[in-house]
Amino acid sequence: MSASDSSRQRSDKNGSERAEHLAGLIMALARREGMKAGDRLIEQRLADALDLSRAPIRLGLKALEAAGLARGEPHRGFVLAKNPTSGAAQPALAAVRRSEQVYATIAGDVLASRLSADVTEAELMRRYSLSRAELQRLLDRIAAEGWIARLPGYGWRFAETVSSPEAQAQAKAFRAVIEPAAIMQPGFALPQEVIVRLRERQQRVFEGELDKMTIGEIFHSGCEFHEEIIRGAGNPFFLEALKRVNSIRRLFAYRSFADRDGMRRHVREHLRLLDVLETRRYAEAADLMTRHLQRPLVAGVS
Amino acid sequence: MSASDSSRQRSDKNGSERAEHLAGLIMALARREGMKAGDRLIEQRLADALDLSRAPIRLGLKALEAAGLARGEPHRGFVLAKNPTSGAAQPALAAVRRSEQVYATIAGDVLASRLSADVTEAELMRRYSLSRAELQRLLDRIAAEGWIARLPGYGWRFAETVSSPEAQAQAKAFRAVIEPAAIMQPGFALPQEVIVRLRERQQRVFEGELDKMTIGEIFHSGCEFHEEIIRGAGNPFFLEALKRVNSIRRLFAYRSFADRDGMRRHVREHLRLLDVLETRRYAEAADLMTRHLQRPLVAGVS
DNA sequence: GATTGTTCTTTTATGCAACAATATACAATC
DNA sequence: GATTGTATATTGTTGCATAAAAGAACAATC
Repeated sequence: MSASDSSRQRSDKNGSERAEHLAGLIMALARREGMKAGDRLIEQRLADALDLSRAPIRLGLKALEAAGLARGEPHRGFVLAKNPTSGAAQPALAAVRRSEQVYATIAGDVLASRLSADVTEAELMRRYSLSRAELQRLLDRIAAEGWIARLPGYGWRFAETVSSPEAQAQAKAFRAVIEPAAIMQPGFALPQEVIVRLRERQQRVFEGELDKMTIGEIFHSGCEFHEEIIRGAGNPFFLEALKRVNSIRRLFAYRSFADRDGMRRHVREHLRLLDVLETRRYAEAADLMTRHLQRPLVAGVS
Repeated sequence: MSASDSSRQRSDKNGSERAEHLAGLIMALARREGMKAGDRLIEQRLADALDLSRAPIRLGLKALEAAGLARGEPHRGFVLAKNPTSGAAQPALAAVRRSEQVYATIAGDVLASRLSADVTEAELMRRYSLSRAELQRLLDRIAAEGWIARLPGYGWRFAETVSSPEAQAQAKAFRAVIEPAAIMQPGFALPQEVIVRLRERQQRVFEGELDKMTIGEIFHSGCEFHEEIIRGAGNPFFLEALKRVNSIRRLFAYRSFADRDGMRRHVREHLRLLDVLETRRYAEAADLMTRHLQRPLVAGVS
């Protein structure tokens, strides 16, 4: 605990951690957009899509090149070198940010009750070897996700939402209320192109990608699906509520094991739901959604 | 904009602002607990109730004494000097915290679209004459309430939730879904003492206090009522979702005018709802709640 | 005409030291 | 035995200087 170990976070081995992170964002975007090897990576477009300016995008692109995932030539920009695949298959960008690891560790500690409900910042800094600034970012993020809150005096308190063992069932019950209800909202509508995109994506997953995906990715994909649908209600309160539930469910997801068969059935239900939505039979869709959500928990993934 | 105006926030006239704030918290607690003039104010008990330690409580008590709302004698602690009434009737504690004012100003500016959706911290610091630290606290709070979020790079973005004119109707639609559904949850139950407390409170409001309350207080009381009820579902996701909606509705509430008659009818409905809940006729209660929430907007207060 | 390369400005993060607020423990008093 | 008074330790905040990241404007290139 000497004062000398405080310049921990700078100068991580070779390349900047940030650049790799940015590279990851770009690849994730490319995958979402269904880009293929050979497609151009246009700086401004990426910047707009990621709500950043070109400067950080360039860093990311250079990191991608270093990782062999993109090729660049002077004055001609960058081009995807490989089809973007799931992160599991892209060890080149392995640099998981330190804060991510700590985040996961904390989540685990809370879930396992290795951490008391009330904690002080100093305690966390010591326990996880974080600088104050790092910790604060982390706490802000966790607070935004809703599973920790500042106490009036010193310290923070974890929400019972996370620590309680019933949380999973409660999340399910809540979703079973809001998701069908969202579909039944008067103005509900899902643009055709959204339906097409979602169907493509689910089909890809169904036809093989599933086995190559990590639990985290499978979970993420499921969340996205449901969030896109609830967005159709045009009411941000529904969407936001679902997002919050999902950000907490994600904590549990890390701990569940994948039941690939159950998952396959699950994805099939997604596809069926899309069919019904496409023909605007919303009552039927809501009903389907209700049953979809009431199915025995498939490894925590929906 | 010289460098010399930077020690703005310290040394606010006479007494510490914080102490007055604490005093306010204590009075609010006393009111919630239904304390009367002459009741003892026990430090440790207050500290526990407010999630603080005795040190800040003492500050608050001394401020209360200075304001003439409590009397203290050495080694004998403090005693309530007056029946706690609504804040409007307690000009002695008028000290509105500066951050509160700025908060309200920002809220107003966002609602009136005087502020663009994307802003940088520096911009806000200049515009509202805040130090970085002050601003950050504020942003954290607003972020926790869910109407602003960090952009990946520099700056923040206000949620469309707030700026859109339909937000009020959307909030209503969302509540109309979750509140009745919460009552219909399998394990729903409202402890008798909660019902009693809520009824007392609503009755007090109904029988006169209403006219002495500020809009903010009326709104707050309404939120508390609904939150206590949704809590009965025993599912924190319902409660949390409602709290978030309410924290955004509060922004609108500042701008609506009170329709005391409509409000009286509103409170009568609350009382009726309590009666039905008491006899555990939950289906009926849920139905009542649905209609309660669908009533033409009563000055934005429910 | 769109995109990339480069430069310059603005904005934010970080670590530190002094300071303020809160928590805790124990003695004093009722 | 409970509560208050007081001292001390712990924890968090603030402002500042410096460093880093991001944004914006414009020239160069395709």
